[in-house]
Amino acid sequence: MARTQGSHAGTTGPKVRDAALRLFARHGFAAVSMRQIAREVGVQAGALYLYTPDKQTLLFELMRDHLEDLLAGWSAPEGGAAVQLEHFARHHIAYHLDRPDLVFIAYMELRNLSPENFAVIEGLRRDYEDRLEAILRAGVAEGVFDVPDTKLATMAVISMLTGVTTWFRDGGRLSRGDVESIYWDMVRKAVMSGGV
Amino acid sequence: MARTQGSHAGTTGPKVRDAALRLFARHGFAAVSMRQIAREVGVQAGALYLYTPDKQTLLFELMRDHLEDLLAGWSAPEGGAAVQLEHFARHHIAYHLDRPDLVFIAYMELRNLSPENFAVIEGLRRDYEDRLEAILRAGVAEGVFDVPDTKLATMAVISMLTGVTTWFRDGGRLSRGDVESIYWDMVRKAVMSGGV
DNA sequence: CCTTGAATTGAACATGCGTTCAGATAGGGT
DNA sequence: ACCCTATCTGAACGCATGTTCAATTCAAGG
Repeated sequence: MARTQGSHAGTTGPKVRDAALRLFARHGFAAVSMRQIAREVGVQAGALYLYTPDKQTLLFELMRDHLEDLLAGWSAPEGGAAVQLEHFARHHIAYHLDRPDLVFIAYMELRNLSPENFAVIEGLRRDYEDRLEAILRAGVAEGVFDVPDTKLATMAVISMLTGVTTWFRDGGRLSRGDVESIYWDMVRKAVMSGGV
Repeated sequence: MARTQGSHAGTTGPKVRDAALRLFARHGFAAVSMRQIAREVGVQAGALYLYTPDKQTLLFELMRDHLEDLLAGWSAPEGGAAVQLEHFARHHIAYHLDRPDLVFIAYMELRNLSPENFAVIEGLRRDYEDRLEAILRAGVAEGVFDVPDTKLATMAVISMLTGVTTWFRDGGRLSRGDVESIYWDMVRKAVMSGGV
């Protein structure tokens, strides 16, 4: 106890990121001070600068790592466009429900990034959207999807799926599996050919 | 010219709201100072307090008026659930595309509201969601909609429609009318019975 | 022309901000 | 047993914050 200095703890770095993530998600990047983050970690504000060059980089790295994880966590399975779309939709929901705070700040704090950092994050986001659009285009070419504009459909599907984080809470009426299935069903009907 | 004081202009009030709206949308509530708003209006910071009791109320009133407008601007037309849903979807998109800044802050700045103000805004938002859910429930009762959970479908539809503000820009490939029609088509197919 | 009072200024208040850095501390390697 | 060095403290820097208020300005009414 009371080991306040000189400790080679090695755990402070992750704790700084965790605290920053939680506080940024709860109060917003601009509303959180370095002193608040430090208090949460149990350290003085100056010590944070051993783990990040500045506050902005703390935000940027959270967002970048999140999007790189999202991209790394999904790859197109074998099969037709319909199979790929189902896989994409279910993975998107599962991933987002597992990381509500990261998803939240990645969508909310874009405007607090420097122009250079914004460009990086925007590029990663576009990569992700492009994957979905490629599936939709393939489905149109196969004749199984009927969407007049794949870019619009991409944005519509992503908005709908991401929106799940705004209302879903574990322990409610529906399980994660239920939610995945129902969302996938709506996506499927919305883009499939031969509908009502 | 150079009429700097004592003027009974009567236009400063709206200018304060306009400047606050624009700046909050661009940089976020917490990142905008009263002095920045004042500079935009062409006035000293102290003068703002003739038009708002504090910064928080400035945000709250923007959000409240926005949601009250949204609620006042739509009422269910005569007809079945399908007709009502189309009307709702088109109105939602048109309204949101007309007021991107207000929509943006109403979704992004909820966490910067005091608990009392948050409760008011949350109530208005729920009123709006309830209208859509009522349509979906009516459609299920009529047998024209097939959704396993009306609350989930409500959130999914609202997320999808609201997402249009994140990418649509006037003068692009698609007109507002195009976008309304394509979104409505996706919503229709997603909730209608007898689909693929 | 003078008075009135709404509109606005400009300075002040206490507090907090991000960031830097010299100095203190103590665990691990020798 | 000792030193090295990664780790952390605590104070300081200059500047910005939201808000208040006495003093000032000037259009309008009598």
